[in-house]
Amino acid sequence: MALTRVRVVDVATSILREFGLGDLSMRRLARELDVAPGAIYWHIANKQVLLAAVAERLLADVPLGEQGADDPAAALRAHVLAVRDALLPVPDGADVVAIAYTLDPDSVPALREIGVLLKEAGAQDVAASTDLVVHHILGSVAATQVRAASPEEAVSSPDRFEPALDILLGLSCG
Amino acid sequence: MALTRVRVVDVATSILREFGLGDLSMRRLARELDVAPGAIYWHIANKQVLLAAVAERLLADVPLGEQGADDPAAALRAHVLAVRDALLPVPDGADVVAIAYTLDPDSVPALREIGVLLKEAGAQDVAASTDLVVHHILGSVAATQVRAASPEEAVSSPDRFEPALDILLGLSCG
DNA sequence: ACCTGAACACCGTTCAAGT
DNA sequence: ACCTGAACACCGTTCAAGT
Repeated sequence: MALTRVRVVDVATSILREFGLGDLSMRRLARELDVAPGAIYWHIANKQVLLAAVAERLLADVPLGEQGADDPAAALRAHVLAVRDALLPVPDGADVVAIAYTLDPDSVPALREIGVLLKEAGAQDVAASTDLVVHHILGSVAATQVRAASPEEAVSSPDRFEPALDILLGLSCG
Repeated sequence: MALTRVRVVDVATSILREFGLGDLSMRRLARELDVAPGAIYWHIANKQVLLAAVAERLLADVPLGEQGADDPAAALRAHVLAVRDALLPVPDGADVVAIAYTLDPDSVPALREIGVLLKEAGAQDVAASTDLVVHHILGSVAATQVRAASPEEAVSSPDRFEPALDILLGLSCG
């Protein structure tokens, strides 16, 4: 099979899903693609760019623009939970998306959508609220994953995500 | 000078302050300490533990328990800004603290203090609110630092931190 | 145009052996 | 008790040379 940018990002994403960021090296990726490490650099500038592309792929299946937005607040809440659910099963998924969002907040459509929905729901300061919601999602997913990976306290602590989200959505919108 | 745990953490912290996380390697640290790389492992279990210790050091100078708490909401706001200001000048400081906070939310006194102050200020769900505020600080500091490092848009975007913080503090506390 | 081979300059961690 | 030397198993990135 020919090496293409799409295939590189595909295989990178599946390594992340199965083994996490620690195993997602350019060399490991090249091995999985049956090419020399240098070959990847013909299709992708560097690892940062690769991770940004993987981040986009991770949230590519979260639906955008659900038009049944007669209740924008409910649509926003549902969308945030969908983003969270897409990230939760991916080891280090939140860290990868955080890298992409920090490099360019507009590069990930599913996160841009949060701003759109906040506006529709009547948020005062859309930019500030979007930052709050995104940081909450990414921070809390990262925390949940680490706690799940740690040996002690297999009893998962009660989920603080939704209570905190409701505080946020209550405050941001009229 | 004898190699001690304190000296290891000291020098690690100063490498971070000057050069950032990319230059804070165990080998570079050993070079700066004039010892073999293996020597560090007599005093510190591994790099994770080192970074957690560095995180604590970064916020060690933020004062705790300012007793003039006749206005707890104002004390909370001031404390959050102090934490932010301590982190802003340290390259990748937010990432290092995020690692420590995620591994053990109680390990960093200055962040624990946020929960204490939120309670005093009358927050409903202290645990959820603390997570929100901490993720907001760390996410926003990381974003600010990356934007400052990037070449384009030297004109720093207007600071969304305080508007967002005020949204948060308004909502969390009665 | 696309890829290999080989190199450059690094990593974190372990552990026998020395003092 | 504390440290060195040397190894193990890796990294990201570049670039002449091949096809």
